Amino acid sequence: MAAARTPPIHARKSPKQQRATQLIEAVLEAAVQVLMAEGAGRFTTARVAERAGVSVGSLYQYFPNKAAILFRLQVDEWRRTTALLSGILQQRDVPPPARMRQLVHAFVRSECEEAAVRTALADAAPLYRDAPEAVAAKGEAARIYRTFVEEALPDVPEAARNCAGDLIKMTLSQVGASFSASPRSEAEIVVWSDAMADMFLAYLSALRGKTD
Amino acid sequence: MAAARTPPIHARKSPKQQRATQLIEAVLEAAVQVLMAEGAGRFTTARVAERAGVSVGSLYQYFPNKAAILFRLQVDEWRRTTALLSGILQQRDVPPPARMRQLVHAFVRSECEEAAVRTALADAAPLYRDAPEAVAAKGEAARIYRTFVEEALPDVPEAARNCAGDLIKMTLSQVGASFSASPRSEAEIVVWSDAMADMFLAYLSALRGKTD
DNA sequence: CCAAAATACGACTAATCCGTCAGCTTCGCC
DNA sequence: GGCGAAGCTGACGGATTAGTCGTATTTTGG
Repeated sequence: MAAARTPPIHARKSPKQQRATQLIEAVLEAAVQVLMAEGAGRFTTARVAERAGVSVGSLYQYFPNKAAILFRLQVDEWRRTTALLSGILQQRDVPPPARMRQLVHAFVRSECEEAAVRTALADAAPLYRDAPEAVAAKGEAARIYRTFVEEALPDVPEAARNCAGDLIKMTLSQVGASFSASPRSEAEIVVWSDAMADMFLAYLSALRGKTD
Repeated sequence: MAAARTPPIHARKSPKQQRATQLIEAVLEAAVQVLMAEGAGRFTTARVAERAGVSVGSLYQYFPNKAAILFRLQVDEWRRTTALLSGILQQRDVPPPARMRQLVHAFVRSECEEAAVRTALADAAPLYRDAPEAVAAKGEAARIYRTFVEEALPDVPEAARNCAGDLIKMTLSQVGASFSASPRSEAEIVVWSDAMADMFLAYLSALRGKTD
């Protein structure tokens, strides 16, 4: 039987000593810096190692390959975003329109940070698309938006609600991601986020009309 | 004075004979095939040349570098899309909601074809972002959506209208582009396109209310 | 039919990059 | 102090790629 040719995704070795843990932290931080300073196309293990003040060999002791570094960054970002959005969603005392606005702002901001990673990871995407972390993250995100829509439109059939939630999620995700491609000012982000929130709210209002 | 270090964008040599013209056509067609079959990460001049039944040397006689091939593909796609959308926009006899739906469908379909090129070109993007063809294409697209909004909301102030038009353009552009990342069925594209059209129409209706 | 221009070819260079490995250093513990 | 385990190093192999250039071939105009 031929051995599986699938490149490993997870760490090949777990750190036992503190310096190893610090090394991993340094690598992850350096990876972010390289992505922002040099761009996805110049993201190389050598550059990351140099910026982290570490040798490539050390890097490869804890990450099986280059893509694994990027995937780790993405998973971390997913977790942060999910926690952030969950928090906003649970503020029941804030009226839905305001919460929608907060949700959009938070998401756009998160996506701005994540977009570079996503681009760099694009080639390896098929490998990571089905990783448990990816599936979990996508599920969580979908759940958050569907929950929001459910609260706003309790009388609308579930299928229609879910479709609306997914559309909002996808729109936010894609538009947000594009914001980091060409850098935007803080003011611009606010304007766009508000416009998007208005659009979503108008869409939900329209859906509320027909309870078919 | 140091010579400009900017890599050239346009053809270094124009074809004088028919066989040269055919070669260029073959290269462009092969480029599309390579992008679709192998993905952006494996788009190389050697592969394109091989698929075109041509040598790399010949390829480089008419394209100054790899990115120029991609840029040419993108410009061609922009032109086709603009023509398509202009045609839909001018069908004054079709009521706005139906036209909106057609517009969205056409755009999503176009973006699906373009997304691979855009990804492959991502690294060279800064070089091509300000090329006259790119500026013209962006301007045309913005004009089309703003025109549509103008017809739908003649009484709304221009600034608000333009903002809405730009939001619709950006949403379409980004969501459409993402559709090619993970392949979608024809039915799925229709469902999403309709949902987006509904969302845009709801947004425009909501804007019609306030004529501030 | 021939010479010059245009075109086509593909081996080759220089650069880049991922990932490995044999040897050296540091740490934890007795 | 010393010994084994964990950690670290960086030169190097193997592979890929963008783009060049000297040479061969085809077309064109006269």
